[in-house]
Amino acid sequence: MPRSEEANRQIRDVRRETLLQAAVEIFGRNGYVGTRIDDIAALAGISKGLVYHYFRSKEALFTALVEGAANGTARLFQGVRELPGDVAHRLRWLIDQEVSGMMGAPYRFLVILQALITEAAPYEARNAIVGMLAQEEAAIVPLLAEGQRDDQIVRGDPYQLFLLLRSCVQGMAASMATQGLHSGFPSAESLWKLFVTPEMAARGTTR
Amino acid sequence: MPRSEEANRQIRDVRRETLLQAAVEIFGRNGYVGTRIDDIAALAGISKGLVYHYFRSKEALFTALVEGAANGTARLFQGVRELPGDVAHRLRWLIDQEVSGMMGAPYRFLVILQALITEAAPYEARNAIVGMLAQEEAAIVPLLAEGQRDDQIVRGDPYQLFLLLRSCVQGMAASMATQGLHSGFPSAESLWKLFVTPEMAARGTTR
Amino acid sequence: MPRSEEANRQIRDVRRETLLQAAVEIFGRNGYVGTRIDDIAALAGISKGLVYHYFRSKEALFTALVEGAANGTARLFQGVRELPGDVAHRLRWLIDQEVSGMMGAPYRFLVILQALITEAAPYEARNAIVGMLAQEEAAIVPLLAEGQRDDQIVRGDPYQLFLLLRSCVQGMAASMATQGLHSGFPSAESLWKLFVTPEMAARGTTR
Amino acid sequence: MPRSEEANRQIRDVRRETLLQAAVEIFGRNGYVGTRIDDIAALAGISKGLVYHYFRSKEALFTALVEGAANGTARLFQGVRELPGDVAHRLRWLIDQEVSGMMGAPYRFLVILQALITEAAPYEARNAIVGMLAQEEAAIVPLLAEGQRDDQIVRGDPYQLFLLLRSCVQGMAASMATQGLHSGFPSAESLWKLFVTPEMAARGTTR
DNA sequence: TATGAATGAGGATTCATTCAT
DNA sequence: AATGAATGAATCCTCATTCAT
Repeated sequence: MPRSEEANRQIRDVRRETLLQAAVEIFGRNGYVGTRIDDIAALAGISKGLVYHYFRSKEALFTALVEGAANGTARLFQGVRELPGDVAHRLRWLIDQEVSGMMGAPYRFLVILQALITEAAPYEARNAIVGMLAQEEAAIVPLLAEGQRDDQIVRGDPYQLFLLLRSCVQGMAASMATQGLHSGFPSAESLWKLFVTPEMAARGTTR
Repeated sequence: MPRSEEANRQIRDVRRETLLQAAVEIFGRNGYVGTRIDDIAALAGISKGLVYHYFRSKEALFTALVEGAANGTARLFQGVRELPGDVAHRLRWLIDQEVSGMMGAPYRFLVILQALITEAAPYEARNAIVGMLAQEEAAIVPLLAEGQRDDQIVRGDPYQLFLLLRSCVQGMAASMATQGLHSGFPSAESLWKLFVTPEMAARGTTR
Repeated sequence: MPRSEEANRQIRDVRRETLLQAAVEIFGRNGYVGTRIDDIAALAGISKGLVYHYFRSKEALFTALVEGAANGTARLFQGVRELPGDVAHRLRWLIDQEVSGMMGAPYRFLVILQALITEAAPYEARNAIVGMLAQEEAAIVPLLAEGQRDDQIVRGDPYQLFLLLRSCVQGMAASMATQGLHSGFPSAESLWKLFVTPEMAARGTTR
Repeated sequence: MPRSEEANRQIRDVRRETLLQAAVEIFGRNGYVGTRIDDIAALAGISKGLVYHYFRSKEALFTALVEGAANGTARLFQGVRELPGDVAHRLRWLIDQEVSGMMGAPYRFLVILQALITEAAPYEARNAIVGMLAQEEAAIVPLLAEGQRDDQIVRGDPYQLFLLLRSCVQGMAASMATQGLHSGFPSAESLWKLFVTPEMAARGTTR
């Protein structure tokens, strides 16, 4: 009966997704150690025991979550490499993606931050983040350097600029997750303007 | 014959300080929930039981820690208000203080971030941070606005700029605590340059 | 496939009852503070952790226990109000019930005594006892007064007589739980005879 | 320097007595396990460490306390044996002594009850109580039997009467310690009247 | 596949007791 | 003799994980 099996897999996939959704929020709010499997199950609307049908352990669930988030973010860095156009445009696209990403799924960023910050989090999860950060560096540092050659990006050591950019993004995600999104929240544009030369900034909102 | 009152106070003060030192590091690395009192005691070189002579509970210890850190940071914002000189100078002073602060005591910033991010952290501690952040806002937003009137600070909504600045600082602290201080770490100057006009930046390193 | 809702309720009810049974005995023997949850669990044949599925805390378990015992006893006082017949008969019924109660479940009385005597016991538990004692007073004092008008009860201040009666019952319960039930243990009749007039006593054992 | 030694012993004795006074109250209120050495020390106005100069351990302190109380009470039973006069008089004296004793030092009785009831209390202490109770029995049962021969004591099995009498006294002590001494508290006379024949009771207050 | 009862290792906290001064 | 800092064993409670149904 292939149909029933197919249907089962469907259910499985949906459940798994629901579970991950619930997990991001709870892990994001309470951190790895502070999160109880019960709470995730409750938010996902399933029983505690069922969680273990989908993930071997709390650690595995968290790791899967973080790896997913890391991969999703890493895709952006791949994207910015392949994007046509000048540096200012491409940087703008990246920042737009990141800011709209954190607005749509603030807890995803928070989980990444949690995994990064807390040594109590599973090693594999932290590792995934570190890998993603390496990809970020590999994509952004050259981009900034290229932009400086074209006078599109402000002067300064490109690696330092990269760290400042990343710090801003992480900090914004923390703010958003903590205080929520409110009127004065920095726009992607205002962040972008910090890193481009006045001429570029004057060109106005690109998109 | 009992120890003199003075001797006891000495012991208590030293121990308490040692304990707090140990606690910042452990809490900073592992988060509130992920920290075991035993680990703090071990790092402080005392027995687990003795911790409770000095702090009523894990929660009280964490809160005392965070309140201390918050007060310490808040003092900077008071300082920047009272500082003479133009806005660019005063902003530079603040950033210098913050960056050297995070280099000297990276875990202090990490603990603040932990308290801010994790709902599992004690309410009082999170509250202390929120209060400190409010003071920060009250000090920085007007400062930036004033600087814009003098063309010392880049254009844009001052509140948004403030959030970007704070985000950078928090993100830098997270980076430092996570990856440690390394050669390419952004200098205070490079952060400062993002927020001042090219003319100010060209004036060079102030200090 | 999960256990049926009904089956689960069954399990829960049985376990809860077993747990309470074990708890009366251990709390009765060792007092509130002197009791270890482990011991109750062991006597109930379950794991320590499971106790907390059924009661939020040691305090809650003790309180539930005491409230149950208090309610059970209070029902007697309601019963004696509604009982038909003359005062001597009704008093005899009450004493019979109390004595047979303490013979059937000596630890129940002991727990009540423990809760009453020890300030270290939970406030709520002590409160339940106090309420029960108030009901006792409201039922017994008028009964004795009425009996005195009919020359069925010995002379003297009815409130004092009531306290003496209660003291006897409590003391007997303590004796029984402590030294166990032995041949010379006072019968309900002998207690009753102390409080009725010689004429009533001569009428012999009523029941 | 014999004077100084003498003075020291004086201090020692006074302290020891103060400590015992404090201990009765705290142990009486909170039971053996529920009592903290700190609390006793605080009430006695000395440091926790000093307690151990006077008593080897919590157990030793409690045991000394209980033995003292048991001996004090046992002396009454010796006294009632040696007392001249008829049974009704002698019983009245005993009850007077016990009631005034519990009014003067309610916690002493409570401690005895605690030691008797709680298996968590030290074996030696419980043993002292058991010995005292045996002395009580040896003194009172024959007394009651003799009184019955003279028609001074109500009929019934003397051992049962003895247990009832003891229960009353214990119960009264519990009431007093719990609810305090109040207007309606049973007098020694009203307790006594329960056990003597109407003729004796009519003879009025003997004292 | 789904449930929740059950287990037990782990961590916070208390407190009797020791000991340097 | 007197103090209170210090220790660690003991106990409450939580929660990841297992498993019978």
